[in-house]
This record gives sequence, structure tokens and C-alpha cells, in this order.
Amino acid sequence: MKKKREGKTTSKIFDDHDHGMCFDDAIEQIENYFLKKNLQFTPLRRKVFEILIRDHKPLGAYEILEALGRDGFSSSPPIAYRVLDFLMEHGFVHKIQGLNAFIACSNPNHSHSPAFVICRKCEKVAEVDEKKSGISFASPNIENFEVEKTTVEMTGVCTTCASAATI
Amino acid sequence: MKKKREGKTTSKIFDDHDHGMCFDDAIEQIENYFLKKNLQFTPLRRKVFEILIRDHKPLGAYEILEALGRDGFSSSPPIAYRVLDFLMEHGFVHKIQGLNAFIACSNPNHSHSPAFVICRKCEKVAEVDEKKSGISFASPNIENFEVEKTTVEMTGVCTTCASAATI
DNA sequence: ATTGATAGTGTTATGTTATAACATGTTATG
DNA sequence: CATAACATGTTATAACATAACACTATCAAT
Repeated sequence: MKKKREGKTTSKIFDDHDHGMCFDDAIEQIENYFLKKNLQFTPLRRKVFEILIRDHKPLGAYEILEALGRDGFSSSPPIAYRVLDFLMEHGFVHKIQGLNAFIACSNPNHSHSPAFVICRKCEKVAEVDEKKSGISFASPNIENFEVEKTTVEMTGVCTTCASAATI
Repeated sequence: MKKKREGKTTSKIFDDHDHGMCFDDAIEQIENYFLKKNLQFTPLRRKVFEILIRDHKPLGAYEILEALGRDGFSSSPPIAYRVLDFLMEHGFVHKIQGLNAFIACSNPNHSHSPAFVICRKCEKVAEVDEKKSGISFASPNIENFEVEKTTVEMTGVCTTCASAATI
């Protein structure tokens, strides 16, 4: 349960949280949510969520499957996809379209249309809220089109990777 | 070269352009661009662009490949992906992440971070500019993170589909 | 207690999307 | 012509995702 990271060069957005706390909180939050909603937080669902939250980085479905296999669960593709769909429905996991990967939600409390900042070199991902990102969905309705879901991803190079090499 | 569409219920954003003009303009624009940049607008590249612009809807890589095959071109996957990558580099084609599909750019003139409005029922896609969409990238920089590319997609149901059925 | 509905997980097979690696042809230039 | 660069072609395979069906457990209603 480390408190701070080692370097100073890391982009702040990738760095400004206490992961031990984040992990414990997240588990607690999801447990409470499931209780309240009368949903089953089964061993499989718990495991998938733990795999995602402990690394706190995007993982492909097949990486998750490998991890499940190592932990004694079935590792055929539908297992992962079904649980991921379920967790996404309830806002505890998001898909990063640009990476075909899945990441645990950083703030399941917020009602949010998340935005993601993605380093294309180290593939770290930060979930940012609208204000931080400078994005604002001023009007969620676009000429009578009812927006149900938004995907916002910003790809670039984080300062760690930028300082490590040219380009 | 139709001027207006039949119904009144169609979302305006999916509807407000003259496609015949759009097609001709687009071809001319891409030709000019390639000339100016000393790039080759080869038969294959032209064909791929035509396939995309004539339908003016998102097509999967394998749909494009089929169309290429029908027109006498090779239809093995790398053919399509390479040309699509090339056209995307130069801003004439965009990828719709939510559909794993590709669409011709609606305004290759604009320097833009395009945003897309996607009907999840008919899969029509409209490219909107920031002002129209109500999205604003107030600050392209996020705490020292240099954003190179943005993906913004808004999924919902267009008024045509909405009026056609419940849900 | 049996029936039947629902939900969760498991399994097999297959579908879909994308890339690696290497071969061939074509064009421009020294 | 040599050669570098670019464009295209081909084969094989990797990576991502879903369909369809089987099995089990739980629980409510008869």
C-alpha cells in the first residue's frame, strides 16, 4: 500500500491517487452497490474486478482470461466477456476503445461520461472528469439526437515517456 | 444528385448535405491535396476512397475488401488496412471505434478533431464539428500531457429510428 | 416436492477484425 | 543500370468477440 510514486517526471494525472486506498475503496463500493441493488457479487465477478483494479491499467479480455485461468477459473472467452459486460453495465468497468482493453472505473460514485487520457507509448490510462480534461459536453442533445453514451479518448505521450526519448 | 430527403423526422445532422456535391467535391479535394503533397492517388487508393464516399456511411474493412474484390482488386486484408491507414494519416478517412468501421471525412478542409454522432439502430454516422456538437475541448493540454489525437463518439438513437419504434 | 423461471457459469465452435512477414512490381533518381 | 522508395500482392496467423447450447443452483408458486 504505497503512498507515493518514485519519480517526479510522471504526468500528474497518471499519478495522483493512493492506489492501496483506491483498491480497498473500490471493492467496498462495489460490494455496497451490489448489495443495495440485490445483485450477486459472485467469486468470478469479484475476481475479474480485482484483476482490473489491482493493476489499475487497461487489460485485454484475453489477459484477464489468463489471469482467471491462473486463479483456477475457467478461461474460455465468453467467461470474461460476460462478466466485463455486466461490470460495464453497472459502471465499474470501462472499455478503452483505442486499445480494445478494459479498465476499472476510477470513480464509480460519479454519474459520469468518462474521458480517458491514453499514453500511446506506455499505454497508461487516466480517467479524467470533464472539468479536468477541459472537455465540456455543453449540450448533450444534438438537434434532436438523444445521446445515450459518449466515448472520449485522448491519445498522446505522457511526460514520463516524453522525457525518456525523443518522439 | 438529390437536394432534399423525403421525411421530416430524420435527424437534421444526418441529413443536411447534398451528397452528389459532397462526392464530387471530396474527390476533387483529395486529388488536389495529393497533387500538392506529391502523393500518389493510385487506382487502389482512389477506389477505396470512392467506396467510402459513395455510401457515405461507415464500412468495415472486410466490406471494403469485398467491394474491392468485386471491382477487380485484390481483396486480402492488408490491402484494405494499408490504404485505410494511409487515408487516415492524411485525414480523408476516420475510424469509428464504436463500430470498427471506417468513414470518409466530411470536411477534409478543416483542421479538426472530429466528433461523431452514431445511431445505434441504423448505424448512420454524422461527423459534427465541435460547435455543433456542443463539445468543446477547452484546453487541449491536460497537465503536461500533450494530446495528439482525440476520439469523440456519441451513441444514441436518431429521430428516424426513434419514431419508427419504441425503444 | 415438483414444476418452472431466472441467473450464473461452463464449453465448443466459430465469426470478426487486424497484423506480421515476405514476395513482387513500379517509379524516380543518381 | 543500380538502387532506393514506394505500392501492391500473398500467405499465414494473431487478436478480439460472440453464438449456441449444456449444466447447476436458487427460489417462488403450485
